[in-house]
Amino acid sequence: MTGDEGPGTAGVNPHRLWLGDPRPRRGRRPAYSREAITAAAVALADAEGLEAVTMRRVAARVGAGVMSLYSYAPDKETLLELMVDHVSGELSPPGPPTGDWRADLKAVAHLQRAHMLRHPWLPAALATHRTPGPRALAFLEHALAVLRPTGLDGGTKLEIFAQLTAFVTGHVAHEIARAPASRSSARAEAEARYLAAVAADGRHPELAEALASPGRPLTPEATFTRFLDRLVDGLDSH
Amino acid sequence: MTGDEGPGTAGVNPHRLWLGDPRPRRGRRPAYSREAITAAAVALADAEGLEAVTMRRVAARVGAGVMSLYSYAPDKETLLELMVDHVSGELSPPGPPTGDWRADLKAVAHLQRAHMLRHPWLPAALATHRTPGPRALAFLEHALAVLRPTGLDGGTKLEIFAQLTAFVTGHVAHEIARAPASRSSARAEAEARYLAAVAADGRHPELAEALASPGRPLTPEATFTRFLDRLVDGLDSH
DNA sequence: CTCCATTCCCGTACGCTGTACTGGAATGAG
DNA sequence: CTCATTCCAGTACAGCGTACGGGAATGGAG
Repeated sequence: MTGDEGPGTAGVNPHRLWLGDPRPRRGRRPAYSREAITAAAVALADAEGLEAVTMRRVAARVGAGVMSLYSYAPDKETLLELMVDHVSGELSPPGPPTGDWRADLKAVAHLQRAHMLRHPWLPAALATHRTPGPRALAFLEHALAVLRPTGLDGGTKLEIFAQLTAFVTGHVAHEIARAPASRSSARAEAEARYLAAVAADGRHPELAEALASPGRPLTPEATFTRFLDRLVDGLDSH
Repeated sequence: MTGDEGPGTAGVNPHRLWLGDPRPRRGRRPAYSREAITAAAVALADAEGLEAVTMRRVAARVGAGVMSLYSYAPDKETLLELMVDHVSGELSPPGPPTGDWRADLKAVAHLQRAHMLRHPWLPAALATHRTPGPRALAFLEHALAVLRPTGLDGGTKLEIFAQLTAFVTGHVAHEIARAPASRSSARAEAEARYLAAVAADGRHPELAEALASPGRPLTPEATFTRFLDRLVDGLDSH
């Protein structure tokens, strides 16, 4: 898994994608690399969002012709898959499990949250299911190690990880949507006015009261921690 | 909120969308309705998925010209918003809260899950944030009523509902991805073989063991209930 | 009734997308 | 050198969302 495989990976089977392909012995040498193309696509998504990732713009960033990309990934869907796995490399666990699996699992979730906040396009990209690449599998390996002390069977451990990831994804998607950067103040104001108007129409007494008693606002981080703790502390080992 | 508003709603402010617009007194009478167009789009999404919902195909289903749709919704993004709210109408609460708010809240989540399974495009459509329309607000009103016995402040109640929805959305997205209908057996087989190959490479001992001890497989419903119970039972009404 | 401002319908057109096709350039083996 | 192999990328096409604008319908005013 050097991440530097050249073309020739445009096979039908997407899973063959992750299994190394020995470089052919003859013919022209590749001018680019899957790694470089993926990195360019990630940079584009980080800077301008997922919808800015078009084959043309990625190619331009790499300095290649548009159609050349198709030698490195059979289609755009696969390029997205490569992007997800590429950034998964940043998810390096802080160290071996401590034995306190609840604390470790919470740390895993916090890592995932920070990771998704760093790449705000990730929740959307993960919305459609993708098979985990090598780097994502490395992180899964860590999560499973964390869960070892629970003594749970393999299916349950995998399920816990999937649920935890789904939870984090959902939370971060929501958090991003509420983030100031993604909301022009004009829009936020308009929405507030809309909700106030609905609350004032008399047919939504609960909403009116909820909006009237906001309580002290928590940071997204605090909210995340609170719900995460609930979820993890509720898991029992056996 | 009759859902039968005619054209003329193409204002800049999307929130004005939900506030009724009195029919103009002069001029040609609308030939279609926002409701009919939305229903056609929903039917299309139900039958062939979100990516089948194009302006052209929706127009064809309604029997209208493509550009006519833009008299009823300013753009496709708004049409999606209308679709989400349209199906939210199916989320009618089974009755007033019983007073057992934990049980009621779990029922709310189960309703949401069934709803999303009925419209598998919903998780993807909800991935980008949307402001709740009248039907979604009616359901929110119910959820807030359910939470009344907790005595929590409004902000927390809203947060709980958002988190619960995020949790359900994440779970269902995952569930749908794993569903047989969305996975050709060939693909599922290929993925299984890929994972087995990775597990056999010696560098993923935890994964290898997890795959070797699957445990008894649970239905998605059972898994959902288990995690939901953890989450809800962990909430305190302080 | 006629006249006309108003309102809506929708054909045409444009720029953008993902990608199939294909011919040409580079490479290493025999 | 010759040639099969491999990769690069220009051209082209169908399909997308939607801006524009002319024509058709409508109801109030005279």
